[in-house]
Amino acid sequence: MIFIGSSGYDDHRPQAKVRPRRPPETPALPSQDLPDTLCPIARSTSRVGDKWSLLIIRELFMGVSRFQDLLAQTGATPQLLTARLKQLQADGLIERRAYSERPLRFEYRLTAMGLDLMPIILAFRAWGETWCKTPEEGVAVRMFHNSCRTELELDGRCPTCGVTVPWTETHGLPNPAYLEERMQRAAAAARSVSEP
Amino acid sequence: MIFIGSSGYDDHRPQAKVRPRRPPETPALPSQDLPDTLCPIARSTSRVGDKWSLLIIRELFMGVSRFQDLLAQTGATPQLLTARLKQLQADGLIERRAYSERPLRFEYRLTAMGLDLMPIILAFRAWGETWCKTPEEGVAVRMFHNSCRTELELDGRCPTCGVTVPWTETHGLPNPAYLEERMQRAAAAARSVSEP
DNA sequence: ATTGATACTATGATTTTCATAGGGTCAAGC
DNA sequence: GCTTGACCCTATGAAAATCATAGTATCAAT
Repeated sequence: MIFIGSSGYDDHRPQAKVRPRRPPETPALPSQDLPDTLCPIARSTSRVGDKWSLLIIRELFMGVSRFQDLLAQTGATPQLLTARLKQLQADGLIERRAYSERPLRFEYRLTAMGLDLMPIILAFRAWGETWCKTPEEGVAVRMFHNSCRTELELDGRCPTCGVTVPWTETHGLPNPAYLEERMQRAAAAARSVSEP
Repeated sequence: MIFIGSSGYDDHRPQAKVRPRRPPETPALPSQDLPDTLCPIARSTSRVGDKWSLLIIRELFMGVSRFQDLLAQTGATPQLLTARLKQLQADGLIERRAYSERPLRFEYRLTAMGLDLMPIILAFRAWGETWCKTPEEGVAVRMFHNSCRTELELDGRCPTCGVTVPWTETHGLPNPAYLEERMQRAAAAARSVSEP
């Protein structure tokens, strides 16, 4: 499992055995119209202002990019996940790529527009850690400044360097309990497929 | 109209003519359970991870605090607004206060927990301004560093001071077109009440 | 007695989401 | 070639949320 940070978006999983030769299938959905307002918050929340999209984006940032894995880790239903992925793709936030030609298999990855959602995810993280946690639960993913290895504050400040560190210069380390929770979810999903 | 920033949360509107003597009515809804995960993003989006809650919170930050005004500026239906306000109150994000006793009138204000949502709102703002705008539309609300009066970058950095400025040390100045749009919405809502 | 402002509630239609089940394709193993 | 399993979804009908529209209740001011 890969976690938040610039290096965290590299893919360590085995790549396609056969390299793609034709361009990936692109259903070309029309991008939904933006709301009729100049407010940037109304516009952005019309794109990603719902729980499922945000959870999907969280997973994509964590390096989870396949349909079954997104299902397991978000808890969404297949139709919901399909619909959201199509919409996110139509809006230009993610792209759907074949990572294998035979058999044909797809993965979803954040585009530049999607990667730029990281501050939103981090803002939700900071608020959730501050207001939705007991102290003994601990931080789900600890984040560190790449250059000095100091653990960052929830607002992204480095106590050593005294500056707000861009997320591309950070790396994350998951809490063992959180890692365990995620593995449980993956295992449960795998079980429910094999034994209905 | 008041805008984002520390001073922006002061209320310049005429205050209650009669000061409240009994404590405000508090319906005491049960706060919805948090999802069964350590993930702070899942927890926070279960509280405020929907378009309507985010738009309501945006308005509260802009100093809009009354039911009819929230209706007009968010475009929500009355039931939806009622439901969201009750939930936000039950979750401790806002409080419902009588600003007048006779007639009994209420307003909604952000608590400390709610005020701490500002980074989320600002992250949506930055993304929306970057990815959901044409250059000629311009920024809806320009933000400035209180101490040096410099206009801030979308990520909150002050070009003069070279630091990321906490939002409590900023003030906002709305784009005239955006101001006009908001006044239009308020006027349209007032019209639809008087002449059905 | 009427008008207007404020803060909602009611109702029935429409849309979205949910739980559960199933379908289609291909690789690998026997 | 037949089965098993992995992967990526699609189908269906029930339940819940949301929508547009209309209406209620209280009180002040006129």
